[in-house]
Amino acid sequence: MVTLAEVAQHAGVSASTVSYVLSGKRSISMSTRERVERSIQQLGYHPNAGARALASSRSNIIALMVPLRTDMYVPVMMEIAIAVATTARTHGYDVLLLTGEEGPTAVRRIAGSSLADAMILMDVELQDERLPLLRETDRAAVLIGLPADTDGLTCVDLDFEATGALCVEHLAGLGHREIAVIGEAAAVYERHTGFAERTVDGVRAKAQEAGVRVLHRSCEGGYAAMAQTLARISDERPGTSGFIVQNEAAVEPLLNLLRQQGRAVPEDVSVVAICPEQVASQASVRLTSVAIPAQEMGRRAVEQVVAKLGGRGTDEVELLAPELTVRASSGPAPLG
Amino acid sequence: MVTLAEVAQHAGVSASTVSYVLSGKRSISMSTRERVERSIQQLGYHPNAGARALASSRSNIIALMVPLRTDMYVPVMMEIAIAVATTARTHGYDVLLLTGEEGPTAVRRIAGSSLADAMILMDVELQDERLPLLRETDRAAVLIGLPADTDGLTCVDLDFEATGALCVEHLAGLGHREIAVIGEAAAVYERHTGFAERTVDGVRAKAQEAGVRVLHRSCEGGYAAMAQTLARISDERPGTSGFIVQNEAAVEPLLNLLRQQGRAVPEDVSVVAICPEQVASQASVRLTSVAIPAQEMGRRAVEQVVAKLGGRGTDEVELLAPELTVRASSGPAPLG
DNA sequence: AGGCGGTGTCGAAGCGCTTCGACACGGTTG
DNA sequence: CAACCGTGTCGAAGCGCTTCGACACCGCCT
Repeated sequence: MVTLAEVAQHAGVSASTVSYVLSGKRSISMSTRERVERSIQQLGYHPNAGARALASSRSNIIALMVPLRTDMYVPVMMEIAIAVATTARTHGYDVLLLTGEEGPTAVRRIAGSSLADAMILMDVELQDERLPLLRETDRAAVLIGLPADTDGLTCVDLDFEATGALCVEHLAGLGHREIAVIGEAAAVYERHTGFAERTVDGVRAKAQEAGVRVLHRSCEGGYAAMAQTLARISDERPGTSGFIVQNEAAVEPLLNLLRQQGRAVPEDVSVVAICPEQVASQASVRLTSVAIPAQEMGRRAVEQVVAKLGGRGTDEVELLAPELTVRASSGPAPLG
Repeated sequence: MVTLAEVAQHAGVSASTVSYVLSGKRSISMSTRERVERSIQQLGYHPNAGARALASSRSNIIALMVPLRTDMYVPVMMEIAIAVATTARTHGYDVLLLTGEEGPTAVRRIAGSSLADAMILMDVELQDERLPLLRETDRAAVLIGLPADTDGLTCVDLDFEATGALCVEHLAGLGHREIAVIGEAAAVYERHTGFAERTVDGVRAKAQEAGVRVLHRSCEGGYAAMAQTLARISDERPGTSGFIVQNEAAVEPLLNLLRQQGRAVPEDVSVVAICPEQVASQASVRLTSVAIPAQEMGRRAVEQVVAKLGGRGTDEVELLAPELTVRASSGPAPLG
């Protein structure tokens, strides 16, 4: 391995000069800068990460805690993770991948060992166990998701309330008077991950405003569960003509079952999904949907974290505005 | 931050003794060990990662390069990544997440900076650009996937040839004489990722042995593409009664289209999928399938890498044996 | 009793980098 | 012309840890 000292010798300058060329923290004359840079090239020098971290007490690493479970929102999580990794690189950071498995301990371990300069937490619950620890440390952190108490925390998330409202607005605008929300699995609500509840809140508020009736039912993924959920909805609210689906695993079953029942989409019933673009555009009926802006969320989280590390940080909640894309699954409500 | 020196002072021993307690590299008397451990607890000491890396020239970090594209095999990739992260932790390693974006440069950067002790590469192509660099460095590495030349490389992958053969064996055993393979998108074959080709090779070999005719067609995801592919197959081989699908995004479209055409599964046609368990068990017909053992692959890759770092390494290709699970989508071929 | 090996502990020397204060030099300024 | 300033460079002191060789001590053997 080539060291700083070797580069310095090769360029005929002192080690500190090389360091300053690299960091740009002091002005360096054009001539020596060029000489040093040439030496770096020629010798194929790469700064030793450990030494740098030790001396500067900054590792240039951002830790990303992803949920352990791979049962829901996998593509979204993956997309966020990848966006985080690539965005981090453009800011000179690498990303350390932590799974939820270790739980709160991981926060302590990472902060304690100075392994990472900052953390990004995904899959945040309303009462998240990691938050107390996070508040204790001086490490910069950003949450993707919204806990109950956001005090002193920086959060990035889709504005799920607005999302719910937007879906209702769209359906109401098309004349639908009875709407059903097919939500995530019951476990998601029990875990209090927040986003699901917030969506429903947004739906309810807007529905009241628009004079629309709403029924909300959770739904496990798969066909059997969907069939049951759908039956219950038909039972309780036979007049339902609009569906809002927030559950990737329920989308295709829903469309299939409606088809089997001879209810045409969008002529008889309209469906609006809250899901990644890909799911919406590849479904058997191209779905009118509000996309989950995974990339944007990952990108913004990193930018916030980098800003904080640069001292330009702000503790604030950033809610991304939802966008509804009209596709083939929604249309005017059938006449009376 | 608490330092080793502070722990030493608190416990009334020297710094080196504390270090030896931590590493276990020299014998320590029961009494001092306990005293030191108590001090560590009380002070909440965590070793500084940078200092440790510098002094020991080992970072206890494994770099994981995941593909940048999020268009295929996302759940599989995610599952592998998570398995890698959790398995790594049980061996005392953390995982650095690199995206394919940086390409071969990342290999150089990581090796040069001593940021990671080892690398695990996913999404390996037959002629992968990263391999020459990998062979140059002395860093331990394991590939998930199989390049054309595995010389001097350690690889872990599902045995896709055996997988293809297994599918044929199952269908042939049920009396199917004409089989169609619905493969990945054409781009996958062009990129020469290997696994797709190997599957087809396995299929062909077994088919010849079993006296079965095989037609192989690539297929983009989605309904339109599937409809087209299916039409071509019906055209060229109207007698086809068995399908092998190796494309997550094609599974549901295929089942739907068959249904629309009035061809019952499994009475009229049988379908065998090569896909993650979850997809197979949640599809609209529970699919007979060969699972992609994502977790196992991630786990084995880490174990290999750790073995290498421990000097017990072997350069060898480890192919995991496929397992076929019979579910509801395959049955006896229709008579005549 | 003297010597020997084993065990447990310590001191000191780095690992490769950053960063602070010092300083030399040439160009301004009063 | 002297005092002054800004610019560019250097030396040295660590950052917190690992690890090597040294050494003190104990019990054992002869």
